[in-house]
Amino acid sequence: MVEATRRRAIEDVASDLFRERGYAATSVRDIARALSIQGPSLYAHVTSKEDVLWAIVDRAASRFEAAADLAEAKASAARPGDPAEAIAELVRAHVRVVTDDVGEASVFVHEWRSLGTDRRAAVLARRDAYEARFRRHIEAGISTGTFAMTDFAIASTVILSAINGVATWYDPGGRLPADRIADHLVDLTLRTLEASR
Amino acid sequence: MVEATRRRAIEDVASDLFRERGYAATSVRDIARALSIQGPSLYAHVTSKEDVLWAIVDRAASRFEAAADLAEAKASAARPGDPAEAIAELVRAHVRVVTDDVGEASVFVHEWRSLGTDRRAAVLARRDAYEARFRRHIEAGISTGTFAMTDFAIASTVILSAINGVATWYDPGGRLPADRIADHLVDLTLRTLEASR
DNA sequence: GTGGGTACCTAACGATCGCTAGTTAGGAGG
DNA sequence: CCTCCTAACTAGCGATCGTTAGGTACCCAC
Repeated sequence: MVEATRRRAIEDVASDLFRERGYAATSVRDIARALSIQGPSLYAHVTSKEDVLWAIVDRAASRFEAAADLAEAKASAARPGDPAEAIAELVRAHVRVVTDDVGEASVFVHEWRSLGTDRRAAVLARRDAYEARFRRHIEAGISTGTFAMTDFAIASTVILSAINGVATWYDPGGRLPADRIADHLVDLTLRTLEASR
Repeated sequence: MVEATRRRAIEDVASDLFRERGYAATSVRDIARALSIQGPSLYAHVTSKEDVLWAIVDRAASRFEAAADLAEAKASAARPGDPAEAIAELVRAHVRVVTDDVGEASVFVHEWRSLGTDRRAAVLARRDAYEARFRRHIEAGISTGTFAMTDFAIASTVILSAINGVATWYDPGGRLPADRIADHLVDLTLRTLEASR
């Protein structure tokens, strides 16, 4: 792993440690040890431990947002007004963001709770907005009859659980390549949603 | 909340705190404060902080196992050899265990990583065995043609993510009662699995 | 009334926490 | 040669961590 800056190298090892043990259970000295330096030396590059967490979470959030922007634009261009196409592209984009950097994505999904009040509220709002994109297309699909399920809220929450879960179980060295996993996730998601196939 | 023993009261408030902030971010004094006593006073009832976590995780694991035993027996009696019936009962049982005590279930799902090496390995083995019950019936359904999906491993993992996710988002004061949520989860799970409906 | 059990207290231990201060070494550019 | 930047160091601060020790008050059974 060759990073552009030392700061980025710190965030990368911190991502992995936060993912494995959690933010609270990872000490500043743990992060330093993974870089073969002393604990206090980190403070030449970062202003606080929470700042490192914030940088990771913020970057992950931005990646999810940018990927969703592209996905929605792509779906809208290919098959405008088709909720299944929009959901498919959103799911595919989500999986790609996760598989591109599991550590970062995993920290975004699980460790945002450890942020201070203001930052936690900010990232929660962005998370809600991100998830609302999925819910919007699911709702649209229901109203057009493309999708059919007995409860909109439960269905969207279950689907979001399932795709967020990828960050928990994805293994870069696993059996399937990332894009094949994305294919299966898209298939399973539409299976859950669609009225008929 | 009226507990039989003081020990149990400690575990109950610890469940809630571990769920909200995580094990590492919850101090012994936090648990004590929630019971309006001093931190060290807890040690008249427990031998260590990790012991409290273990008690919670162990009890939750036992509840999941017992519920799954009953579910499989019930499905086998009602419709023997029907994988859809077995999965439906397993999902229903899982949701019931979660909704009966969200704090405990949530700690079982998320905080087992904070256990020491031996206990972590033990609970992981029980978790694998529990999940294997679901995978077994899914696999049986595929071989009989009841279920149809492109990848068995991904499909089971996604479904397990979805039902484990209930422990994260379930709110006892929410819109739907627990058994209605279970109905929807069963519906969505079978939707994901079944070849035709 | 007295002995034992239950439930709690205060004081304090050693370890570790996040972080600050002050310093040193090496390399690049004027 | 001198300066500046980057990147690291050691020493140590105050706070908090999990935990132990020793003691007090109450309650119930004998």
